[in-house]
Amino acid sequence: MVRPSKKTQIQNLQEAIKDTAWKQIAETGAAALSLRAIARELKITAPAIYNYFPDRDALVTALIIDAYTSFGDYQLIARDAQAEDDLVGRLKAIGFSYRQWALEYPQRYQLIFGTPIPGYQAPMMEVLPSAARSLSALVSVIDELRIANKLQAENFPSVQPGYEPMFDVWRGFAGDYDIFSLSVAMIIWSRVHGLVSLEVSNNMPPFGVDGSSLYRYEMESIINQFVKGS
Amino acid sequence: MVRPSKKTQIQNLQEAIKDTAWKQIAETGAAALSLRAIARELKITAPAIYNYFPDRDALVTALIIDAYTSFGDYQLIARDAQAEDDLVGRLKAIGFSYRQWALEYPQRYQLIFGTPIPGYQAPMMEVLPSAARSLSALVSVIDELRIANKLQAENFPSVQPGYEPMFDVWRGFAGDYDIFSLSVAMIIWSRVHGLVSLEVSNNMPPFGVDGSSLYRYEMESIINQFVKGS
DNA sequence: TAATAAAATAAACACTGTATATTTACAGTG
DNA sequence: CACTGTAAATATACAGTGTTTATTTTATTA
Repeated sequence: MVRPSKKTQIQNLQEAIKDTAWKQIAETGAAALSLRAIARELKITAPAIYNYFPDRDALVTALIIDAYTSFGDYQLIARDAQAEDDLVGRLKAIGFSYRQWALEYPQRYQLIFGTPIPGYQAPMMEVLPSAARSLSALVSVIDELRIANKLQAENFPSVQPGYEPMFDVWRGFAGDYDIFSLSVAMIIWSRVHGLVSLEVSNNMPPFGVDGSSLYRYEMESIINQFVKGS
Repeated sequence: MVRPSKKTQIQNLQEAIKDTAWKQIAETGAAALSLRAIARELKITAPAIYNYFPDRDALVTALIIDAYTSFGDYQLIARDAQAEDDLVGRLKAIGFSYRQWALEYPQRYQLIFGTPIPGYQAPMMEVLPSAARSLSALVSVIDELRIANKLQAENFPSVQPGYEPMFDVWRGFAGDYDIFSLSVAMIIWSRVHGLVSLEVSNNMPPFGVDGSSLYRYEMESIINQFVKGS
Protein backbone atom coordinates (compact mmCIF):
# COMPACT_ATOMS: atom_id res chain seq x y z
CA MET A 1 0.00 0.00 0.00
CA VAL A 2 1.60 3.21 -1.13
CA ARG A 3 0.73 6.50 0.44
CA PRO A 4 -0.08 8.46 -2.68
CA SER A 5 -0.76 12.05 -1.81
CA LYS A 6 0.84 14.05 0.96
CA LYS A 7 0.02 17.38 2.49
CA THR A 8 3.45 18.10 3.92
CA GLN A 9 4.88 21.55 3.53
CA ILE A 10 7.19 20.52 0.74
CA GLN A 11 5.03 19.02 -1.92
CA ASN A 12 7.59 17.18 -3.99
CA LEU A 13 10.55 16.65 -1.75
CA GLN A 14 12.40 14.50 -4.24
CA GLU A 15 12.46 17.33 -6.75
CA ALA A 16 13.12 19.90 -4.03
CA ILE A 17 16.22 18.00 -2.95
CA LYS A 18 17.56 17.99 -6.48
CA ASP A 19 16.73 21.66 -6.96
CA THR A 20 18.54 22.58 -3.77
CA ALA A 21 21.48 20.41 -4.80
CA TRP A 22 21.72 22.25 -8.12
CA LYS A 23 21.50 25.56 -6.35
CA GLN A 24 24.36 24.66 -4.05
CA ILE A 25 26.40 23.20 -6.89
CA ALA A 26 25.99 26.44 -8.79
CA GLU A 27 27.05 28.42 -5.73
CA THR A 28 29.89 26.40 -4.25
CA GLY A 29 30.79 23.83 -6.88
CA ALA A 30 29.97 20.19 -7.34
CA ALA A 31 32.75 19.08 -5.01
CA ALA A 32 31.13 20.78 -2.02
CA LEU A 33 27.82 18.97 -2.43
CA SER A 34 26.58 18.03 1.04
CA LEU A 35 23.47 16.17 2.10
CA ARG A 36 23.42 17.94 5.43
CA ALA A 37 23.68 21.33 3.77
CA ILE A 38 20.77 20.45 1.51
CA ALA A 39 18.74 19.30 4.50
CA ARG A 40 19.58 22.49 6.39
CA GLU A 41 18.35 24.63 3.54
CA LEU A 42 15.14 22.61 3.20
CA LYS A 43 14.68 22.69 6.98
CA ILE A 44 14.53 18.96 7.27
CA THR A 45 16.98 16.55 8.84
CA ALA A 46 19.66 14.83 6.81
CA PRO A 47 18.38 11.25 7.18
CA ALA A 48 15.05 12.34 5.68
CA ILE A 49 16.82 12.50 2.35
CA TYR A 50 17.37 8.79 2.58
CA ASN A 51 13.66 8.27 1.99
CA TYR A 52 14.17 9.61 -1.52
CA PHE A 53 17.72 8.61 -2.38
CA PRO A 54 19.36 5.51 -0.94
CA ASP A 55 22.67 7.36 -0.54
CA ARG A 56 24.58 10.38 -1.73
CA ASP A 57 25.81 8.62 -4.85
CA ALA A 58 22.23 7.95 -5.94
CA LEU A 59 21.50 11.65 -5.66
CA VAL A 60 24.58 12.45 -7.73
CA THR A 61 23.49 9.92 -10.33
CA ALA A 62 20.07 11.57 -10.53
CA LEU A 63 21.74 14.96 -10.95
CA ILE A 64 24.00 13.60 -13.68
CA ILE A 65 21.03 12.18 -15.54
CA ASP A 66 19.29 15.57 -15.33
CA ALA A 67 22.45 17.28 -16.55
CA TYR A 68 22.76 14.92 -19.50
CA THR A 69 19.12 15.58 -20.33
CA SER A 70 19.64 19.35 -20.21
CA PHE A 71 22.75 18.96 -22.33
CA GLY A 72 20.98 16.70 -24.81
CA ASP A 73 18.09 19.14 -25.13
CA TYR A 74 20.57 21.88 -25.92
CA GLN A 75 22.25 19.76 -28.58
CA LEU A 76 19.02 18.66 -30.24
CA ILE A 77 17.52 22.13 -30.24
CA ALA A 78 20.70 23.52 -31.82
CA ARG A 79 20.61 20.83 -34.49
CA ASP A 80 16.95 21.26 -35.31
CA ALA A 81 17.29 25.02 -35.63
CA GLN A 82 19.17 24.40 -38.87
CA ALA A 83 17.64 23.16 -42.09
CA GLU A 84 17.48 19.39 -42.31
CA ASP A 85 19.58 19.26 -45.47
CA ASP A 86 22.22 21.71 -44.23
CA LEU A 87 24.39 19.07 -42.62
CA VAL A 88 27.45 21.29 -42.20
CA GLY A 89 25.28 23.98 -40.68
CA ARG A 90 23.88 21.43 -38.26
CA LEU A 91 27.36 20.20 -37.40
CA LYS A 92 28.49 23.74 -36.62
CA ALA A 93 25.41 24.47 -34.58
CA ILE A 94 25.91 21.36 -32.50
CA GLY A 95 29.56 22.21 -31.98
CA PHE A 96 28.94 25.76 -30.84
CA SER A 97 26.09 24.74 -28.59
CA TYR A 98 28.46 22.29 -26.93
CA ARG A 99 30.81 25.03 -25.78
CA GLN A 100 27.95 27.36 -25.03
CA TRP A 101 26.31 24.88 -22.69
CA ALA A 102 29.61 24.12 -20.97
CA LEU A 103 30.31 27.81 -20.35
CA GLU A 104 26.77 28.47 -19.22
CA TYR A 105 26.70 25.53 -16.82
CA PRO A 106 30.36 24.85 -15.96
CA GLN A 107 29.37 23.02 -12.79
CA ARG A 108 27.06 20.66 -14.66
CA TYR A 109 29.76 20.12 -17.23
CA GLN A 110 32.26 19.23 -14.52
CA LEU A 111 29.73 16.99 -12.84
CA ILE A 112 29.30 14.95 -16.01
CA PHE A 113 32.76 14.94 -17.51
CA GLY A 114 35.00 15.74 -14.57
CA THR A 115 35.25 13.63 -11.45
CA PRO A 116 34.42 16.16 -8.75
CA ILE A 117 32.71 13.81 -6.30
CA PRO A 118 35.09 11.88 -4.06
CA GLY A 119 34.84 8.18 -4.66
CA TYR A 120 31.90 8.45 -7.04
CA GLN A 121 31.76 6.38 -10.21
CA ALA A 122 28.69 6.79 -12.38
CA PRO A 123 26.75 3.56 -12.90
CA MET A 124 26.84 3.16 -16.65
CA MET A 125 23.56 1.33 -16.98
CA GLU A 126 21.62 4.07 -15.28
CA VAL A 127 23.29 6.96 -17.03
CA LEU A 128 23.41 5.41 -20.49
CA PRO A 129 19.93 6.45 -21.71
CA SER A 130 20.41 10.17 -21.17
CA ALA A 131 24.09 10.05 -22.11
CA ALA A 132 23.41 8.22 -25.36
CA ARG A 133 20.63 10.64 -26.20
CA SER A 134 22.87 13.63 -25.57
CA LEU A 135 25.38 12.32 -28.10
CA SER A 136 22.72 11.41 -30.61
CA ALA A 137 22.52 14.87 -32.13
CA LEU A 138 26.11 14.66 -33.30
CA VAL A 139 25.90 11.00 -34.30
CA SER A 140 22.75 11.61 -36.32
CA VAL A 141 24.41 14.30 -38.42
CA ILE A 142 27.53 12.20 -38.95
CA ASP A 143 25.34 9.31 -40.02
CA GLU A 144 23.47 11.49 -42.49
CA LEU A 145 26.78 12.66 -43.91
CA ARG A 146 27.79 9.02 -44.27
CA ILE A 147 24.53 8.15 -46.03
CA ALA A 148 24.93 11.15 -48.34
CA ASN A 149 28.47 9.91 -49.09
CA LYS A 150 29.91 13.13 -47.73
CA LEU A 151 31.77 11.64 -44.80
CA GLN A 152 35.53 11.72 -45.25
CA ALA A 153 37.28 9.27 -42.95
CA GLU A 154 39.73 7.16 -44.87
CA ASN A 155 42.05 4.94 -42.89
CA PHE A 156 39.70 5.17 -39.98
CA PRO A 157 40.42 2.23 -37.70
CA SER A 158 37.94 -0.61 -37.82
CA VAL A 159 35.43 -1.33 -35.16
CA GLN A 160 36.39 -3.98 -32.65
CA PRO A 161 34.08 -6.96 -32.69
CA GLY A 162 32.21 -8.50 -29.78
CA TYR A 163 30.27 -5.55 -28.48
CA GLU A 164 27.18 -5.79 -30.69
CA PRO A 165 24.73 -6.44 -27.82
CA MET A 166 26.04 -3.43 -25.95
CA PHE A 167 25.80 -1.28 -29.04
CA ASP A 168 22.22 -2.42 -29.60
CA VAL A 169 21.38 -1.20 -26.13
CA TRP A 170 22.98 2.13 -26.95
CA ARG A 171 20.99 2.30 -30.19
CA GLY A 172 17.82 1.78 -28.22
CA PHE A 173 18.36 5.14 -26.56
CA ALA A 174 20.22 7.15 -29.19
CA GLY A 175 18.58 6.05 -32.44
CA ASP A 176 19.31 3.61 -35.21
CA TYR A 177 22.69 4.83 -36.43
CA ASP A 178 25.70 3.03 -37.83
CA ILE A 179 28.46 2.10 -35.39
CA PHE A 180 31.00 3.62 -37.76
CA SER A 181 29.22 6.95 -37.45
CA LEU A 182 29.33 6.61 -33.70
CA SER A 183 33.08 6.02 -33.78
CA VAL A 184 33.69 9.06 -35.94
CA ALA A 185 31.42 11.07 -33.68
CA MET A 186 33.46 9.93 -30.70
CA ILE A 187 36.69 11.31 -32.10
CA ILE A 188 35.04 14.56 -33.08
CA TRP A 189 33.54 14.76 -29.64
CA SER A 190 36.95 14.17 -28.06
CA ARG A 191 38.34 17.17 -29.93
CA VAL A 192 35.57 19.47 -28.88
CA HIS A 193 35.70 18.10 -25.38
CA GLY A 194 39.48 18.51 -25.17
CA LEU A 195 39.33 22.22 -25.81
CA VAL A 196 36.25 22.91 -23.74
CA SER A 197 37.36 20.89 -20.76
CA LEU A 198 40.69 22.71 -20.64
CA GLU A 199 38.82 25.99 -20.80
CA VAL A 200 36.23 25.13 -18.16
CA SER A 201 38.76 23.69 -15.73
CA ASN A 202 41.05 26.69 -16.15
CA ASN A 203 43.89 24.58 -17.48
CA MET A 204 44.56 26.85 -20.45
CA PRO A 205 47.25 29.48 -19.95
CA PRO A 206 45.78 32.97 -19.85
CA PHE A 207 47.83 34.07 -22.81
CA GLY A 208 48.12 33.06 -26.45
CA VAL A 209 44.91 32.72 -28.45
CA ASP A 210 41.60 33.25 -26.67
CA GLY A 211 39.20 30.39 -26.14
CA SER A 212 36.46 31.24 -28.58
CA SER A 213 38.85 31.93 -31.48
CA LEU A 214 40.65 28.70 -30.83
CA TYR A 215 37.31 26.92 -30.76
CA ARG A 216 36.20 28.39 -34.06
CA TYR A 217 39.48 27.31 -35.63
CA GLU A 218 39.05 23.80 -34.29
CA MET A 219 35.49 23.59 -35.62
CA GLU A 220 36.69 24.63 -39.07
CA SER A 221 39.42 22.03 -39.15
CA ILE A 222 37.03 19.33 -37.97
CA ILE A 223 34.73 20.15 -40.87
CA ASN A 224 37.63 20.31 -43.31
CA GLN A 225 38.83 16.95 -42.19
CA PHE A 226 35.58 15.01 -42.07
CA VAL A 227 33.26 16.60 -44.64
CA LYS A 228 33.99 15.86 -48.28
CA GLY A 229 34.55 18.88 -50.50
CA SER A 230 34.52 21.62 -47.92
CA MET B 1 67.70 28.26 14.12
CA VAL B 2 66.81 25.20 12.15
CA ARG B 3 67.11 21.84 13.74
CA PRO B 4 69.07 20.06 11.05
CA SER B 5 69.53 16.44 11.98
CA LYS B 6 67.04 14.34 13.81
CA LYS B 7 67.24 10.86 15.13
CA THR B 8 63.55 10.18 14.97
CA GLN B 9 62.40 7.02 13.29
CA ILE B 10 61.36 8.75 10.10
CA GLN B 11 64.32 10.59 8.68
CA ASN B 12 62.71 12.76 6.05
CA LEU B 13 59.12 13.13 7.11
CA GLN B 14 58.26 15.64 4.41
CA GLU B 15 59.13 13.16 1.70
CA ALA B 16 57.61 10.28 3.65
CA ILE B 17 54.29 12.13 3.78
CA LYS B 18 54.30 12.63 0.04
CA ASP B 19 55.31 9.03 -0.59
CA THR B 20 52.50 7.77 1.58
CA ALA B 21 50.08 10.12 -0.12
CA TRP B 22 51.07 8.75 -3.53
CA LYS B 23 50.72 5.23 -2.25
CA GLN B 24 47.20 5.91 -1.03
CA ILE B 25 46.28 7.78 -4.20
CA ALA B 26 47.42 4.79 -6.23
CA GLU B 27 45.37 2.47 -4.04
CA THR B 28 42.16 4.35 -3.41
CA GLY B 29 42.20 7.26 -5.84
CA ALA B 30 43.06 10.91 -5.49
CA ALA B 31 39.61 11.79 -4.19
CA ALA B 32 40.08 9.67 -1.07
CA LEU B 33 43.28 11.43 0.00
CA SER B 34 43.19 11.88 3.75
CA LEU B 35 45.69 13.49 6.08
CA ARG B 36 44.56 11.31 8.94
CA ALA B 37 44.99 8.15 6.88
CA ILE B 38 48.50 9.24 5.95
CA ALA B 39 49.30 9.93 9.59
CA ARG B 40 47.90 6.57 10.60
CA GLU B 41 50.11 4.76 8.14
CA LEU B 42 53.18 6.70 9.25
CA LYS B 43 52.25 6.13 12.89
CA ILE B 44 52.23 9.79 13.70
CA THR B 45 49.33 12.06 14.59
CA ALA B 46 47.52 14.09 11.98
CA PRO B 47 48.50 17.55 13.25
CA ALA B 48 52.16 16.59 12.92
CA ILE B 49 51.71 16.90 9.17
CA TYR B 50 51.04 20.59 9.68
CA ASN B 51 54.70 21.07 10.52
CA TYR B 52 55.52 20.22 6.92
CA PHE B 53 52.48 21.42 5.00
CA PRO B 54 50.37 24.36 6.15
CA ASP B 55 47.18 22.56 5.11
CA ARG B 56 45.87 19.77 2.94
CA ASP B 57 45.81 21.94 -0.16
CA ALA B 58 49.51 22.65 0.20
CA LEU B 59 50.18 18.92 0.22
CA VAL B 60 48.05 18.49 -2.89
CA THR B 61 49.95 21.30 -4.59
CA ALA B 62 53.25 19.60 -3.77
CA LEU B 63 51.90 16.35 -5.20
CA ILE B 64 50.74 18.10 -8.35
CA ILE B 65 54.16 19.66 -8.82
CA ASP B 66 55.76 16.25 -8.46
CA ALA B 67 53.28 14.78 -10.93
CA TYR B 68 54.00 17.51 -13.46
CA THR B 69 57.70 16.87 -13.02
CA SER B 70 57.27 13.14 -13.58
CA PHE B 71 55.12 13.87 -16.62
CA GLY B 72 57.60 16.40 -17.98
CA ASP B 73 60.47 13.95 -17.55
CA TYR B 74 58.49 11.40 -19.54
CA GLN B 75 57.86 13.89 -22.33
CA LEU B 76 61.43 15.11 -22.55
CA ILE B 77 62.90 11.62 -22.46
CA ALA B 78 60.56 10.52 -25.25
CA ARG B 79 61.52 13.54 -27.33
CA ASP B 80 65.25 13.12 -26.83
CA ALA B 81 65.13 9.43 -27.72
CA GLN B 82 64.53 10.52 -31.33
CA ALA B 83 67.10 12.13 -33.60
CA GLU B 84 67.25 15.89 -33.25
CA ASP B 85 66.40 16.47 -36.91
CA ASP B 86 63.55 13.96 -37.03
CA LEU B 87 60.88 16.41 -35.98
CA VAL B 88 57.94 14.24 -36.98
CA GLY B 89 59.47 11.32 -35.12
CA ARG B 90 59.86 13.50 -32.07
CA LEU B 91 56.27 14.69 -32.37
CA LYS B 92 55.01 11.12 -32.51
CA ALA B 93 57.18 10.04 -29.62
CA ILE B 94 55.88 12.89 -27.47
CA GLY B 95 52.31 12.07 -28.40
CA PHE B 96 52.57 8.38 -27.59
CA SER B 97 54.38 9.04 -24.35
CA TYR B 98 51.51 11.31 -23.34
CA ARG B 99 48.98 8.50 -23.48
CA GLN B 100 51.45 6.01 -22.06
CA TRP B 101 52.08 8.15 -19.00
CA ALA B 102 48.36 8.75 -18.50
CA LEU B 103 47.56 5.04 -18.65
CA GLU B 104 50.49 4.15 -16.41
CA TYR B 105 49.62 6.77 -13.78
CA PRO B 106 45.90 7.40 -14.21
CA GLN B 107 45.63 8.80 -10.69
CA ARG B 108 48.40 11.31 -11.29
CA TYR B 109 46.79 12.24 -14.56
CA GLN B 110 43.46 12.84 -12.83
CA LEU B 111 45.17 14.77 -10.09
CA ILE B 112 46.66 17.20 -12.60
CA PHE B 113 43.95 17.49 -15.21
CA GLY B 114 40.83 16.39 -13.39
CA THR B 115 39.43 18.08 -10.32
CA PRO B 116 39.28 15.22 -7.86
CA ILE B 117 39.97 17.16 -4.67
CA PRO B 118 36.90 18.87 -3.21
CA GLY B 119 37.30 22.61 -3.18
CA TYR B 120 40.88 22.56 -4.36
CA GLN B 121 42.09 25.00 -7.00
CA ALA B 122 45.75 24.79 -7.96
CA PRO B 123 47.67 28.03 -7.31
CA MET B 124 48.91 28.92 -10.77
CA MET B 125 52.06 30.68 -9.68
CA GLU B 126 53.32 27.70 -7.75
CA VAL B 127 52.44 25.10 -10.34
CA LEU B 128 53.53 27.09 -13.39
CA PRO B 129 57.24 26.12 -13.41
CA SER B 130 56.68 22.38 -13.56
CA ALA B 131 53.57 22.72 -15.73
CA ALA B 132 55.34 24.94 -18.26
CA ARG B 133 58.28 22.59 -18.36
CA SER B 134 56.04 19.59 -18.97
CA LEU B 135 54.57 21.27 -22.04
CA SER B 136 57.95 22.45 -23.28
CA ALA B 137 58.76 19.19 -25.08
CA LEU B 138 55.82 19.64 -27.42
CA VAL B 139 56.30 23.39 -27.77
CA SER B 140 59.98 22.98 -28.60
CA VAL B 141 59.25 20.62 -31.49
CA ILE B 142 56.47 22.83 -32.83
CA ASP B 143 58.83 25.78 -32.65
CA GLU B 144 61.51 23.90 -34.55
CA LEU B 145 58.95 23.00 -37.20
CA ARG B 146 58.08 26.68 -37.44
CA ILE B 147 61.73 27.68 -37.78
CA ALA B 148 62.25 25.03 -40.44
CA ASN B 149 59.21 26.42 -42.26
CA LYS B 150 57.44 23.09 -41.93
CA LEU B 151 54.62 24.25 -39.70
CA GLN B 152 51.26 24.31 -41.47
CA ALA B 153 48.74 26.49 -39.65
CA GLU B 154 47.11 28.90 -42.05
CA ASN B 155 44.16 30.89 -40.78
CA PHE B 156 45.31 30.23 -37.27
CA PRO B 157 43.75 32.87 -35.04
CA SER B 158 46.03 35.64 -33.91
CA VAL B 159 47.41 35.95 -30.44
CA GLN B 160 45.54 38.27 -28.12
CA PRO B 161 47.65 41.17 -26.93
CA GLY B 162 48.33 42.27 -23.38
CA TYR B 163 49.77 39.16 -21.87
CA GLU B 164 53.42 39.60 -22.76
CA PRO B 165 54.66 39.83 -19.15
CA MET B 166 52.82 36.63 -18.26
CA PHE B 167 54.21 34.89 -21.31
CA ASP B 168 57.71 35.99 -20.38
CA VAL B 169 57.29 34.31 -17.03
CA TRP B 170 56.18 31.17 -18.80
CA ARG B 171 59.19 31.37 -21.09
CA GLY B 172 61.43 31.56 -18.08
CA PHE B 173 60.41 28.03 -17.16
CA ALA B 174 59.66 26.41 -20.50
CA GLY B 175 62.31 27.88 -22.78
CA ASP B 176 62.60 30.67 -25.31
CA TYR B 177 59.91 29.71 -27.80
CA ASP B 178 57.56 31.74 -29.94
CA ILE B 179 54.09 32.42 -28.57
CA PHE B 180 52.61 31.28 -31.88
CA SER B 181 54.23 27.89 -31.38
CA LEU B 182 52.78 27.76 -27.90
CA SER B 183 49.29 28.44 -29.25
CA VAL B 184 49.56 25.71 -31.86
CA ALA B 185 50.93 23.38 -29.21
CA MET B 186 47.92 24.17 -27.03
CA ILE B 187 45.45 23.05 -29.67
CA ILE B 188 47.42 19.92 -30.41
CA TRP B 189 47.59 19.26 -26.72
CA SER B 190 43.82 19.71 -26.41
CA ARG B 191 43.26 17.00 -29.02
CA VAL B 192 45.53 14.52 -27.34
CA HIS B 193 44.11 15.45 -23.98
CA GLY B 194 40.53 15.10 -25.19
CA LEU B 195 40.98 11.50 -26.22
CA VAL B 196 43.14 10.47 -23.29
CA SER B 197 40.98 12.13 -20.66
CA LEU B 198 37.88 10.38 -21.99
CA GLU B 199 39.74 7.11 -21.90
CA VAL B 200 41.20 7.55 -18.41
CA SER B 201 37.93 8.73 -16.89
CA ASN B 202 36.01 5.85 -18.50
CA ASN B 203 33.79 8.19 -20.48
CA MET B 204 34.28 6.35 -23.75
CA PRO B 205 31.67 3.74 -24.58
CA PRO B 206 33.10 0.23 -24.41
CA PHE B 207 32.23 -0.42 -28.03
CA GLY B 208 33.26 1.03 -31.35
CA VAL B 209 36.97 1.55 -31.99
CA ASP B 210 39.43 0.71 -29.24
CA GLY B 211 41.41 3.43 -27.51
CA SER B 212 44.87 2.84 -28.89
CA SER B 213 43.70 2.57 -32.54
CA LEU B 214 41.71 5.74 -32.17
CA TYR B 215 44.74 7.44 -30.66
CA ARG B 216 47.00 6.36 -33.52
CA TYR B 217 44.48 7.71 -36.00
CA GLU B 218 44.32 11.01 -34.17
CA MET B 219 48.11 11.31 -34.08
CA GLU B 220 48.27 10.74 -37.83
CA SER B 221 45.67 13.39 -38.55
CA ILE B 222 47.43 15.87 -36.26
CA ILE B 223 50.64 15.37 -38.22
CA ASN B 224 48.81 15.58 -41.55
CA GLN B 225 47.21 18.82 -40.52
CA PHE B 226 50.15 20.65 -38.99
CA VAL B 227 53.28 19.33 -40.73
CA LYS B 228 53.88 20.56 -44.26
CA GLY B 229 54.24 17.86 -46.91
CA SER B 230 53.46 14.81 -44.86
C1' DT C 1 -12.21 4.82 14.88
C1' DA C 2 -8.50 1.71 14.84
C1' DA C 3 -4.82 -0.38 12.34
C1' DT C 4 -1.12 0.11 9.32
C1' DA C 5 2.51 1.80 6.93
C1' DA C 6 5.16 5.73 5.39
C1' DA C 7 8.00 9.59 6.49
C1' DA C 8 10.08 12.32 9.51
C1' DT C 9 13.16 12.94 13.59
C1' DA C 10 16.68 12.06 17.38
C1' DA C 11 20.72 10.18 18.58
C1' DA C 12 24.83 8.03 17.65
C1' DC C 13 29.04 6.23 14.92
C1' DA C 14 32.98 6.71 12.31
C1' DC C 15 35.07 9.57 9.64
C1' DT C 16 37.23 14.22 7.87
C1' DG C 17 40.41 18.82 8.20
C1' DT C 18 42.14 21.93 11.38
C1' DA C 19 43.15 25.04 15.65
C1' DT C 20 45.01 25.36 20.27
C1' DA C 21 47.52 24.11 24.16
C1' DT C 22 50.86 21.11 25.96
C1' DT C 23 54.62 18.12 26.17
C1' DT C 24 58.97 16.17 24.44
C1' DA C 25 63.54 16.38 22.58
C1' DC C 26 67.27 18.40 20.62
C1' DA C 27 71.00 22.48 19.57
C1' DG C 28 73.67 26.05 21.10
C1' DT C 29 75.59 28.73 24.99
C1' DG C 30 77.41 29.99 29.66
C1' DC D 1 77.52 19.80 32.49
C1' DA D 2 73.32 22.33 33.15
C1' DC D 3 70.33 25.74 31.18
C1' DT D 4 67.55 27.67 27.76
C1' DG D 5 65.14 28.49 23.58
C1' DT D 6 62.94 26.51 19.94
C1' DA D 7 61.36 22.97 16.82
C1' DA D 8 58.43 19.10 16.43
C1' DA D 9 55.48 15.99 18.13
C1' DT D 10 51.19 14.95 20.77
C1' DA D 11 46.61 15.50 23.15
C1' DT D 12 42.45 17.46 22.93
C1' DA D 13 38.75 19.64 20.95
C1' DC D 14 35.60 21.68 17.34
C1' DA D 15 32.85 21.71 13.40
C1' DG D 16 31.80 19.38 9.62
C1' DT D 17 30.67 15.07 6.70
C1' DG D 18 27.76 10.46 5.18
C1' DT D 19 25.19 6.96 7.18
C1' DT D 20 22.66 3.66 10.54
C1' DT D 21 19.38 2.61 14.07
C1' DA D 22 15.55 3.26 16.89
C1' DT D 23 11.71 6.13 17.80
C1' DT D 24 8.02 9.16 17.00
C1' DT D 25 4.78 11.50 14.18
C1' DT D 26 1.40 11.54 10.55
C1' DA D 27 -1.54 10.25 6.90
C1' DT D 28 -4.22 6.70 4.58
C1' DT D 29 -7.05 2.94 4.51
C1' DA D 30 -9.83 -0.94 6.32
